[in-house]
Amino acid sequence: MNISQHHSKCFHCKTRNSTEWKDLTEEQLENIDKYKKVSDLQAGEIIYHQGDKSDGVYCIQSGLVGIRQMDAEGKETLLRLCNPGETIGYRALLGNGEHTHFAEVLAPSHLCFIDRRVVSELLAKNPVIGERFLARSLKELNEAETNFVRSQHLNVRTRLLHCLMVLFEQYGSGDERSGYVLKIPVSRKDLASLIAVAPESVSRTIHRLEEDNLVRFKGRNAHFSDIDAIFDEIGAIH
Amino acid sequence: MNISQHHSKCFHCKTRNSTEWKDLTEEQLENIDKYKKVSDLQAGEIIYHQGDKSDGVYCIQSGLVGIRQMDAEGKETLLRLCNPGETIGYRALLGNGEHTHFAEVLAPSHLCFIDRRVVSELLAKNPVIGERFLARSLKELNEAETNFVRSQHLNVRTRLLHCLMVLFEQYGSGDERSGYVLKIPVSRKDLASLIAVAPESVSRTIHRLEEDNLVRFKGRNAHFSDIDAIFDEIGAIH
DNA sequence: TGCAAACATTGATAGGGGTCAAAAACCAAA
DNA sequence: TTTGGTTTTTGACCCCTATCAATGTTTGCA
Repeated sequence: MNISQHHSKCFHCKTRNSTEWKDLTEEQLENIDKYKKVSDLQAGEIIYHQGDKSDGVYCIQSGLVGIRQMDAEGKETLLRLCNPGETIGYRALLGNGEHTHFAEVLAPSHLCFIDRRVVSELLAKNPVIGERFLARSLKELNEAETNFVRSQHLNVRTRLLHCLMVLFEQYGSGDERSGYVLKIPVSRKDLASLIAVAPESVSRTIHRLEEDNLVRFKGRNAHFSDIDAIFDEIGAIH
Repeated sequence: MNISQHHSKCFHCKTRNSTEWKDLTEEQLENIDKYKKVSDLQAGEIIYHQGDKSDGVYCIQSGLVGIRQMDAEGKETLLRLCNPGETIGYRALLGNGEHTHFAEVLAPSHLCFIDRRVVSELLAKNPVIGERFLARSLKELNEAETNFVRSQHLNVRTRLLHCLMVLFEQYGSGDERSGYVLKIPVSRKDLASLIAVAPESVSRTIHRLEEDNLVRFKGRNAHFSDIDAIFDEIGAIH
């Protein structure tokens, strides 16, 4: 983990208005600047480990981070992807203190670490910060439960399509004319882990989706030939 | 839903010290008393529906409540059981306003409804209440995710044993001498729904657990003949 | 007490998806 | 371009669990 020397100001951060910190005063932001540690991580590096005690939070300036959880048998599940603007590690800090999952860099990322003491101070001064994290937690809870319920009743094909559409919202591009394209941000193995199935099942399902002319895959690129048919199949409205 | 006439005071509520409201002053408790609506519900009654707008929270004074979620296809999953002392419906109230699941009474229950305006007022006056609900939300999030990860990698037998042990913590009784006994608080169908499998699979698994002399079932009663062997099998420490 | 309806168990069957192993494709570095 | 390692795909196999159907059992109510 390289600690970057240059101190880019939070005030000028691209993600500034979409984070839990957007209500901070300029003065409070400068206080973060003063103590934060900027780091520059490569894919594969671990930001914090499951079971570690929390000593602060990490704000993602750029890049991509995966949140994974390991069960008693040592098997891992990729629970979610975190994008620029998101603050991670807040749950352990505001909760019981121990990380219940671990965070791994999936694409080269710039992170800002904010010490627990700075966070506490801000929480005390600015109650709206706590509210923001409460809202965030409630949103994640809804997503986790909906995801759980879905994974019970839907087969691999539907879950994969659903997952691709969710990824498309975040990482997709194109329009009706030029066609809809998604650069899948993760490996096949992680794509499988996201929907909690074996990688081989994802491969086979992809094969069938191509046969059905629903999606055309080329490595990590997915081209949706008939996106309406997809939304139709997963029972969602485009 | 019968609105009970008698006004039992929150101050004397048995669950008072184990709730998110335990930090309220006597005066604030009286304010709740003044506006709360006590109700007396039978098994099967719905407290709030999925999709409804939230207009307050419900504090469980006695009884048992199940939180269920329905997916797009109309299939239901029982996400959790709620016991006396728990406040339900807080997520919609503090979040986006709509219930993402529904609450059903599973055993005759006394509930206290607290209007959203009263809650808002208390939250404003007493910031620790917000913190309590944040902590609650984070705890539920951990449980939901752990449950999700577990359901991926474990078979029905292990999940059922695990579920029984979790229920035992809450509803079990007995000791090493007299034997460990659990009065399962829900139907077979709901037990199946809790671990997200078909009811028939639960029946068959129960049959095998009896063959293996691990558990002896009699209706909703479960007698754990060899609880150490159970903990051993699910890989937990007693 | 007896009947009907709900609940639970058992049986037979089939298919989805996991697992293991091998082949193929991809990638990065020399 | 070659080489070696990793990722992905394909194939073969079969187990676990869902489903459907039938039988048993409990519950609640008249």
